[in-house]
Amino acid sequence: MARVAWREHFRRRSRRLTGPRQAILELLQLREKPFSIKEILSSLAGARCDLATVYRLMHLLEKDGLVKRFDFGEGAARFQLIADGDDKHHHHLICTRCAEVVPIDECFPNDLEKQIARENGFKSVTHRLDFFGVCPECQTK
Amino acid sequence: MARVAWREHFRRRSRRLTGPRQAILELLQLREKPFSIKEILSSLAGARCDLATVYRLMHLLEKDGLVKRFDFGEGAARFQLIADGDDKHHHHLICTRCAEVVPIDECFPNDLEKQIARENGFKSVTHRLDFFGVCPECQTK
DNA sequence: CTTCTTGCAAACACTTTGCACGATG
DNA sequence: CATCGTGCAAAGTGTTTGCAAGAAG
Repeated sequence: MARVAWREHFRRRSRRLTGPRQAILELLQLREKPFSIKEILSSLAGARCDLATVYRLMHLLEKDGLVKRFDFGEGAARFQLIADGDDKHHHHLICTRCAEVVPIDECFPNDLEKQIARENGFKSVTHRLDFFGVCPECQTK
Repeated sequence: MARVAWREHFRRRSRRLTGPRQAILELLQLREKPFSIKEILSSLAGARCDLATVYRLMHLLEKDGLVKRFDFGEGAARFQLIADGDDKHHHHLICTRCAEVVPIDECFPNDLEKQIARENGFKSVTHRLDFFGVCPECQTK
């Protein structure tokens, strides 16, 4: 998501573009991997703001569809700016050492999912699929 | 896991078979779906025990391989007694209304997982795959 | 009688919320 | 200048831990 996109988005919804919000959004667009709240806070060197502000902004952005929430089972949520036009379903390969996240295009076969739903009488079936392993960099340490 | 199995297991490891432990284990073997700590506690009508005791027992059982921990993204863990000889990898179809859990044999294609690992230089790659939907019973409500 | 377990309460981590002050549009 | 956003502190979950009293083997 380009800078213009969220500026425009904020303007349209008459959300105020404050210091903390700009700093956080600019931080988020620096990197494609999902940030934890702690990471956001500690990367906000100059423009420090309150923990509650980050949580509140993440809720807002999630509601507005600008950010996607992840739960990799770390006990804390992660958030990632949704790239322009990237609203398609995909999965992640997560490094269990450094939490690096690689987007993965491969997906669980759709017809198999449909079959699973049918066989068990379930409706509106979706899935959650994540891969965990050790990234190249962490292998050398 | 039959009653005998965990009794035997406890004896072998010289773990004490106390009131709370028996009550919880008997509860766990009543139902195949994973219990949350709260569910365990509230189902222990007669033999009420402390929250900490349940947490401690779950840790112990998990370490001993008698119980499997699940995280369905509800913000609280769930635990299920591992059935006799059921230590094989499988997935779950979870009802988002009532948390019913159906074990699923279908799995993400192994060669595809290997390929994903290779292409990204990751080692020791595993995956987490869960399906979410509305079970037949909840559809009628 | 020794060691393991329990209950209780306090501590923890992550997240949410109430409120008055301050900033934005 | 009306409204929205922020910091601060307190409260809310789920989970863990220290400790002294109690129970199992």
